[in-house]
Amino acid sequence: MGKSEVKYCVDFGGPIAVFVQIENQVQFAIASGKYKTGDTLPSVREMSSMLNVNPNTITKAYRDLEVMKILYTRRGVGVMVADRADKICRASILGMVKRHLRDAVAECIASGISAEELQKLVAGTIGAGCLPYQPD
Amino acid sequence: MGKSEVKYCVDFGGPIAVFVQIENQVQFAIASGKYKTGDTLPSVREMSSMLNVNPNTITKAYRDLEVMKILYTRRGVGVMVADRADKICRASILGMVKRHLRDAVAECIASGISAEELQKLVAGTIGAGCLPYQPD
Amino acid sequence: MGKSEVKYCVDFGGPIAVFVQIENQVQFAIASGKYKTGDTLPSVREMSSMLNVNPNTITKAYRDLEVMKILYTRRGVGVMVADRADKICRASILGMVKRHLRDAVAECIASGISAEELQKLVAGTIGAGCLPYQPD
Amino acid sequence: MGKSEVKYCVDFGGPIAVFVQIENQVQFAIASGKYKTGDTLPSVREMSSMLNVNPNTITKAYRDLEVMKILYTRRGVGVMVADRADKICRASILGMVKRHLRDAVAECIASGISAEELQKLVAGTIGAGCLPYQPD
DNA sequence: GTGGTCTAGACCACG
DNA sequence: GTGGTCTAGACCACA
Repeated sequence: MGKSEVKYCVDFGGPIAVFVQIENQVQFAIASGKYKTGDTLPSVREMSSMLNVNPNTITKAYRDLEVMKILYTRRGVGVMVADRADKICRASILGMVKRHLRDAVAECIASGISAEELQKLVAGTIGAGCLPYQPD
Repeated sequence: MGKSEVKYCVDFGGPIAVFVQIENQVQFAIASGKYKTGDTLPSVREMSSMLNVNPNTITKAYRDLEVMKILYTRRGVGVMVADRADKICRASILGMVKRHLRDAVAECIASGISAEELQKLVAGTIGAGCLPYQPD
Repeated sequence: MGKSEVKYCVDFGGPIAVFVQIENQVQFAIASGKYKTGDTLPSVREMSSMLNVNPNTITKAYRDLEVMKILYTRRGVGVMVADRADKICRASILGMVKRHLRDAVAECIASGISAEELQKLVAGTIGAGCLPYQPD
Repeated sequence: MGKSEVKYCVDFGGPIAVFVQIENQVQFAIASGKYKTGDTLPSVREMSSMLNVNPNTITKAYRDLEVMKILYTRRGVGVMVADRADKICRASILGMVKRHLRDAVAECIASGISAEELQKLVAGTIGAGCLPYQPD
């Protein structure tokens, strides 16, 4: 059936660059096993028209992930998931996510939020829904 | 003694725009009571030479804060702290900081970090040193 | 008894320069007969402390009105109302006021307000309270 | 034919700041339907060279309109007309224009112009030519 | 190509 | 002295 079960979406106008959003979503998809080593990603033009995004933006995202050894390109064939990409993605995501958490906590402390308050805020947030993408 | 007890500093080359850093520091200073309603901020030129930043950059920061009703300008006189600026600043800072925390926690959850692990990460971060500025 | 029955006020933060507001109020006062030829105006420092305005600003206003032959200065005595000042003021005010009316009407027309609508707006405004100063 | 049917012009040296003139003209263009929601405005550089105005000046005008929710920016793409911008513009223009009219009428009354005289003045002004820009 | 940021320096009105 | 405006030109991230 269909080409890919992975759903992509971008938030134009948000503070996060579109190419970063795409990179993160691809990484999340690989980390969670939606793509396996050797799988083919949506072609640049496919992804481009799907998301209404400039092809150059997709190219940039794929290129970045190639540099990170997460993807590789076979000319005339497409962009595929590299060997051990899942490990790389998990590590990359974990690093990013922990860094964001650390920064956010530091901000809270600097703003005068007490440790107890902070723990409550965190606990309160855990229940809410979360989108599988976002940031650097 | 000196003109102002508030200390400003900027990180050139960092990912955060200089004018944003200044806006945040002013907001923190007001939120923490270092400036009161009616106080005059360092003049554009004064701040400019203090931080080795172009006057236009200071002007931009001051204007943004004026739009947020935190500062107001008296022509030929200077820039002063508006009424209720402290409340606005506190709300602004708190909103930003909580939003960042929420996003970071959401990312962690989406990345498969467990609630216990998360709490440990937060607790471990609280001990680290934090600079009293730099958000968004 | 007191020195002057004329009430002055300034709107800092408004779009109209303080010295212009003072000039207009003096002109209105003279045009309406509150000051007669030969009357002494509040001294610069008196006016300055009354309005919490920089003395230079008062000086500038008086100087402008002197150029317009509305006031004249007697060194060591004060600033007094010149001969025929009332006529000059009435003409000056009338000119200014008509110019403003013309501009405002032109704007309305340019904004697509119909002639009937405009006449209604004008009629509706006539009832409201008006402050005896403002402009240019 | 050309890229845009909207004609822009600026009066250097006039009392109205160039960036304000541009803001007003854009607002008039949107209010009159010359731009629709989603339309792209002339790029900063395009507008800049069209009007012989510094790019920074255009940027300032566009940013102000962005704050007013009339425009929004897509990085690397351009500046476009926001949703409901037409309503905002019409309200903004109408408010400004009515305020000016109200102030002008108030001045007239305060200057001793009678209601009949005032109506005659207004009627007499309606005939004159008006440029479709220039407020505040 | 787009806009975002920053610098350097000018001139102005205002106080 | 203050801020407001504008110019000229640079470098950057993004699409």
